[in-house]
Amino acid sequence: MMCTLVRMSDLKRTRRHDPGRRDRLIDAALEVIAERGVAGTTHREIARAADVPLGSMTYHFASLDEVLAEAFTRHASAAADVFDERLGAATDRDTAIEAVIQLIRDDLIGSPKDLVMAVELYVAAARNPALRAVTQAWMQRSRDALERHFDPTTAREVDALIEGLVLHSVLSTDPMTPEQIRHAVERYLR
Amino acid sequence: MMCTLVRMSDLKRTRRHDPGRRDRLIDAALEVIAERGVAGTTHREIARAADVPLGSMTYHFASLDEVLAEAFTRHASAAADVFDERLGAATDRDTAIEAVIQLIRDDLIGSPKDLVMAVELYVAAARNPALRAVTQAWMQRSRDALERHFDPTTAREVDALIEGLVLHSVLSTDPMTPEQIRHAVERYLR
Amino acid sequence: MMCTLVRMSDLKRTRRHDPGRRDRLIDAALEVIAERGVAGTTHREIARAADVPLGSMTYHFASLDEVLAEAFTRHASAAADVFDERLGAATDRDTAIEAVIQLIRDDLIGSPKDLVMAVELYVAAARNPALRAVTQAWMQRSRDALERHFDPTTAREVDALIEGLVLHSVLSTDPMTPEQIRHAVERYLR
Amino acid sequence: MMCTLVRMSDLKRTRRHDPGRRDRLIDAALEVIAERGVAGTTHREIARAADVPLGSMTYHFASLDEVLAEAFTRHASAAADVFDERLGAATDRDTAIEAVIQLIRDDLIGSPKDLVMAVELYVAAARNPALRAVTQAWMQRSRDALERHFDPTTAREVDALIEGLVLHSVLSTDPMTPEQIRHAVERYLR
DNA sequence: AATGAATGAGTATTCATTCAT
DNA sequence: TATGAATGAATACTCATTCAT
Repeated sequence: MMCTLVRMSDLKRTRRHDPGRRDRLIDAALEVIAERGVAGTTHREIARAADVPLGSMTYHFASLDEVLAEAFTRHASAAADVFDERLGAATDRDTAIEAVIQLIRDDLIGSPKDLVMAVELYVAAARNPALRAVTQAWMQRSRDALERHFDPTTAREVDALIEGLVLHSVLSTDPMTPEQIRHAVERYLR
Repeated sequence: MMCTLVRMSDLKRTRRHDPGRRDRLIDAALEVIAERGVAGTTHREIARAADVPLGSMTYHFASLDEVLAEAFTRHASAAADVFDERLGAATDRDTAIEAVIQLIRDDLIGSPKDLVMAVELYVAAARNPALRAVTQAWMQRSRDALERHFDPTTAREVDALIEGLVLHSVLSTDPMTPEQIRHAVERYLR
Repeated sequence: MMCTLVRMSDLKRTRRHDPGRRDRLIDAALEVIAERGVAGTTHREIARAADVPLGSMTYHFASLDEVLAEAFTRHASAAADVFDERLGAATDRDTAIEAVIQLIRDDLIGSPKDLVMAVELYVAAARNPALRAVTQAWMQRSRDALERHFDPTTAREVDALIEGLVLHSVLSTDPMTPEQIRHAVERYLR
Repeated sequence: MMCTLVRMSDLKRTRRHDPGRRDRLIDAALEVIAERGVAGTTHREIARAADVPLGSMTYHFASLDEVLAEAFTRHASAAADVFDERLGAATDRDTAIEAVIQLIRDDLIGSPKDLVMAVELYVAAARNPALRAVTQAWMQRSRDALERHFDPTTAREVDALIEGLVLHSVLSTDPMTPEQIRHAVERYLR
């Protein structure tokens, strides 16, 4: 008698006390944006992804726009970190060029989810000033990273080239080969 | 006796027989997309923009997706026409380079509405196969236009460069100057 | 075979085509306001009272405020009609006094629902300018009706007296008797 | 070593031990009711007005209705006190009449916020028996105050007249002048 | 004793689409 | 052929109240 084999915490209705939930919700929002786009990102969808009751969303965020802003900020920051790392590891112009090529091929084209996020952000930013700031900061950080190894003019031009190459590669049914990527970058930087 | 002197056609809502209405609806859809984004494009909004009853929308189009597809197709086609014209007017490599510069500076950066439409299309295409075809065709036409003057590899690379330059220019609060655009293009093509 | 005994129109899901529905919705709104107060008047409640789907509400009215405004306008107009009739039927000062007494006793105190509506309107008008106009018009009409038989100063004072008598009578657990009403009015008007 | 130089009480949210908080909450509720109406009076709004955490509301009151009841009780009591004072200061019928006039002109019409509170209470009382008692007590006290100088019948009638005059004056865009108020009261009481 | 977090029921409103006329 | 009316599912957001800490 007594001794239930099911612990309360395994039952449906015991979820109270969940520190870090706000954080998890932001991650869930990123998942949903990537999967369904900003247009398909709703309170409900995010709550479902995080396995959290709907009311929790509006408790933690004043509006859906706030969720989007936080999510994109986090994404942009993570993306910029990768940029920083790759270029921070380079020691001279030659290794920097290799870093750019690797960045495009492995990190950017390799994860089309990231491109989707970028384009979603651009569209959202077109109508939401708060997101414009996120875009700006992101662009600034990648340019700064490039300026460690290239002069400002070159940095800016390469930054644009990278964006164009990734965009066309991911959108195309016939994406550029690694060699083509290398060719494009070297033509510009050597 | 008692024949009415007012003909029905003088009364409020008489627009029957309106050939070209479908056409006007597509144009109205383009306006709405540019102004409010795909996410804000609804039957109601388009009908209002075209000053047409709501029921007319679903009479002329099977679904909202059909409207979007037609609208984007029309937009892409018009954009590609500009590309064709500029490059078709060039007679040699030098004038072609000038055409590319002019295209970026005047036609693309000059009308940020077009960039908005392009990004809206990319996002929409990410979740709608029908729109992917539109994107493909558009990219193909611009590449073809470039191949009139440059080898395929160069054409492809320049196409991407153009996209990146325009995107970064329009999104930035500190857009590239005409000289910077010229510098970037010439560095690549000369 | 054939010959169903149940006509389609008796089944749940055949409600299409219901001219005058907007009208019925306004009446339903009045019922709900009387029964549950403005605070308890929701789209859902009105739709339920009119046995109409929820979506129908926002099809016919741009907002809940619009519904309230239309409902109160209708109510005020009907109430003013009664006022007009009673006083219109009076032929001299004496019969006018009788009309006022009858009005208070039978029409106003007799239907406490009307007092509720009036107070609800006052409260709602305190925060909704559109409703303030309704209140004004209502007060004006009753004063006009009184001025048929009394000078403007008297009309205004009696109008206020009526309001006070009705209010206190209805709110009190020990309402005024018909004789007390007569006494109060005659003291003032004779 | 390492003793903190910052005392807890200097940090962000330290309000523990706050006797009289319940009291301040009731006052805050009155402010909110006056400003946003009963319909706009929520736990959150009151807590914000009193600069107190949300949880504190349900700690001190079992329900929102309890808050409303306490708030209206306090308001009615204060309003009745004014009534008492004015009429208590009168020494004979003549000064009592002056007191009534002054009451209407200065205390009641002068602060439309009080009328708003009264009407809010009437509406709330219509659906909440607990509040009905508050209304009753308030009406009784004002009638008692009048009975110090006038016979019961007159007291009751004047009480109603006062209510009607104030109501119409405050609601009207063309409020009664001090002379009109005097005229109405004297006509009745002299 | 006091409170921040949590939640589920409810709110107004939007909208693609269907349908009767 | 054309359209106004109709509708149900979905959306963002609010809030009284409960509860773990």
